[in-house]
Amino acid sequence: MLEVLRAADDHPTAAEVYERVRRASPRIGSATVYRTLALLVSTGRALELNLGDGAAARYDANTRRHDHAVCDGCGRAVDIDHPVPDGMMAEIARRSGFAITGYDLQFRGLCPDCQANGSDPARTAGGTGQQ
Amino acid sequence: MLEVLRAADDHPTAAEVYERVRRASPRIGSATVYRTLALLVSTGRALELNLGDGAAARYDANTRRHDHAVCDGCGRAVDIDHPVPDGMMAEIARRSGFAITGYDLQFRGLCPDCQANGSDPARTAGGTGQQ
DNA sequence: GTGATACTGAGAGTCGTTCTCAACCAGCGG
DNA sequence: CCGCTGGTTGAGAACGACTCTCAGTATCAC
Repeated sequence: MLEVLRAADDHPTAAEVYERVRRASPRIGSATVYRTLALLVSTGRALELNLGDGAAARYDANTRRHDHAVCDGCGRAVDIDHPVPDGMMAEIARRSGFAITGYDLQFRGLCPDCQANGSDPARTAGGTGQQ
Repeated sequence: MLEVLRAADDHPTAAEVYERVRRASPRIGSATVYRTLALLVSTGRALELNLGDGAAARYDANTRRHDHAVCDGCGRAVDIDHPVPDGMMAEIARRSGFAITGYDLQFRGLCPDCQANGSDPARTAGGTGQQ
């Protein structure tokens, strides 16, 4: 299962992980996939992503701290490795009074492919908003 | 409905909005609430928030660009008004090739209340991870 | 009043996820 | 080899959030 996740260069949803794992062991059930995914996440060997489009959670075997850019056209998510400056975190902690332990950051826009193929976001026109 | 949202200083879920609206007009149905919420979001008079905890979407009548800090203890979300520097956006756009139109940023940690009341995250221990 | 149109509420349906429970399996003592 | 125990599994039911469908109702022009 972790192998399936490691082999995936995209960010598969639980359903996609289920489908891929089923190719290797067809008798597996979805409950086991969700259980194992939860286990991997809780032991820190995978990351659960909520890419803010209200859709299913995605999973990522890249456990280093990183963010994502999500394409409004095709829904693809690519990794972004560019941390928020510490100074900004400290400033926000100071202003809000929160003890900040982490953050989730997703950029949205159009991936190079969708920019090339004319810019009509065919998929989930609208998206989550919050912009 | 927009009044209910404007009166809310928290960030209510659709179910909470439904409940509050129902106090004013008890015969309203949930479909109408979801429809109206979607309308408000699509006309830019409200913001839909996915706070990444896998739970229901939240709504916010504050339509200015802003981010949120979510408490791992009580689930409360407070507004943060501290934009990501333009330089960082440009750098990420350049590196990823994306035409970036916006971003969603949520900080997580413990709010001042939960820091005071001992720091056992009673609620959704675990959270979304991605950190 | 009549018909066209738009909106509404109730409830069914869908989707992603979690729960429940019987079946199964490995390990162990006899 | 047999039965027991405790953990894991898969199937399917259950759940919560959300969307769809459809009949009923309101609104309007005529």
